[in-house]
Amino acid sequence: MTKQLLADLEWRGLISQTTDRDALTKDLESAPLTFYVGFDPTAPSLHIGNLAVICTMRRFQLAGHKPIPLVGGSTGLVGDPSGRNEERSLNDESVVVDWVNRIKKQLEQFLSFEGSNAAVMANNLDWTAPISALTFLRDIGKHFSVNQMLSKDSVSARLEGGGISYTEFSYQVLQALDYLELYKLHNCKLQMGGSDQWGNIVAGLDLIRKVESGSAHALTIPLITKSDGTKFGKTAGGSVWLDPEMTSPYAFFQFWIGADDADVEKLLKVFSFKSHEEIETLLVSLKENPGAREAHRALAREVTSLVHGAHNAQQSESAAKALFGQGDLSELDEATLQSALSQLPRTQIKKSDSIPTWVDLLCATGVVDSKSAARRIVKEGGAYLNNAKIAGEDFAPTVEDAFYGRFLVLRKGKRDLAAVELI
RNA sequence: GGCUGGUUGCCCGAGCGGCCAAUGGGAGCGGACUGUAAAUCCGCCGGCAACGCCUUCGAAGGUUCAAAUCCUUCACCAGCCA
Repeated sequence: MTKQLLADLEWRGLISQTTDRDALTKDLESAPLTFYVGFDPTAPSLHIGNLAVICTMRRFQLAGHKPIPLVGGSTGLVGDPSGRNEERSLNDESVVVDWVNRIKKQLEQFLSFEGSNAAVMANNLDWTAPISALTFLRDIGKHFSVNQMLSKDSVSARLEGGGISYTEFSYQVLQALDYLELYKLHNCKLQMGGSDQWGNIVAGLDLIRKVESGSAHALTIPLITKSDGTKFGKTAGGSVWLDPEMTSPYAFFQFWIGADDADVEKLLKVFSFKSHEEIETLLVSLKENPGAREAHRALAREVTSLVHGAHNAQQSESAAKALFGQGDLSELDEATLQSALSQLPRTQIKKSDSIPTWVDLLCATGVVDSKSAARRIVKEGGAYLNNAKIAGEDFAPTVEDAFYGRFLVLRKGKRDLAAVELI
């Protein structure tokens, strides 16, 4: 397995750039290699944009190498200019600390912290915070040429655009310092990241060469793109987060189920840990019997399990199966219905109160932003109660409509479901 | 510091005193087709107690029967000059 690691990545389309490929291959094949990937806390949760590189880390660990997931406790305070045409607004320190902890926890579930190649969690604040400004300028800054720093894509793009603050300009130095520290501390010899990180990673290699006369590697993976050119990982509701509070396992599962056919091959290769043969089989099915959606299902099942656990994946899948299409909700037993509905956006109303109109109910579940929007749905013929189209704006369900006297299933359009529970 | 141009709905971008909740495009949403896909076509796309009412066109004031449109001040952005 170790031997074919890079070949496997290549097959999966996961290699964008590397430093000396032969040297890297040799190091990977001769012994377990310690490598690191950094994640800056720019939000309270990682999102599926981060998942590709997380999966790649996992592949390396499965192949016997030792991962260091690094959370950017310090770099998160500064802000990476890469890929941005505007200065970031600085986040409050306490907020960043909170985010660091959350992200640490998320990263932990993807890697093994046991065994000979146990992962080691790192936080760059540990070595950055103690450095004084003067030490930083004399010991670290001295190794950087401003000319070179200016030529980095992330910086030059900003010079032509809205400009860049000294703070963000310094980002690459901090990241370079991280690589140097991990090189010294853990003999870390490979840094991976998204393709936009190439410049920052290379800055680290230079620093290692200058300070330690050492050599290390860089590997970047391509940005995941969609075939239609829109951004991967965004839905109407915004980003698809890994935190189940921010994106429910059900919504997460649905995200993969709803993937464009044209993207499924790429997604399977990037996110699935199945063998090449299994993936090929799924792709054949996709081509020959697209309506069955086997590849979509396998993808959704696997990635949801990876992120939210097998149980939640199972729940999401049966919820989808129960609620979608084939349709007679009344055939579901109470327990199945209840667990399916628990995955959906929902609202509760008291049995003693009279039941509001469909419009008000939908609004209460948060599926639409305003009553006008809900009314519009009704007018356009996209409003359903228990899978049956409803008549007019004034329509209000009755207690008799509720399954087992407690559940109403609202649907907006083809696939946007919500639940109402009478309590 | 001086001059000039700009700031419009989720984004881009028209409008330059009434016919403006504001043209057009994108995104998004609903419908038809299909497979919880794509493409295509049709429709919608500020809010509400809804044939009416309310709140929007950087901010605050002002002129007017009437302002996104005119005037004043302020803030920010861009270009030119110093």
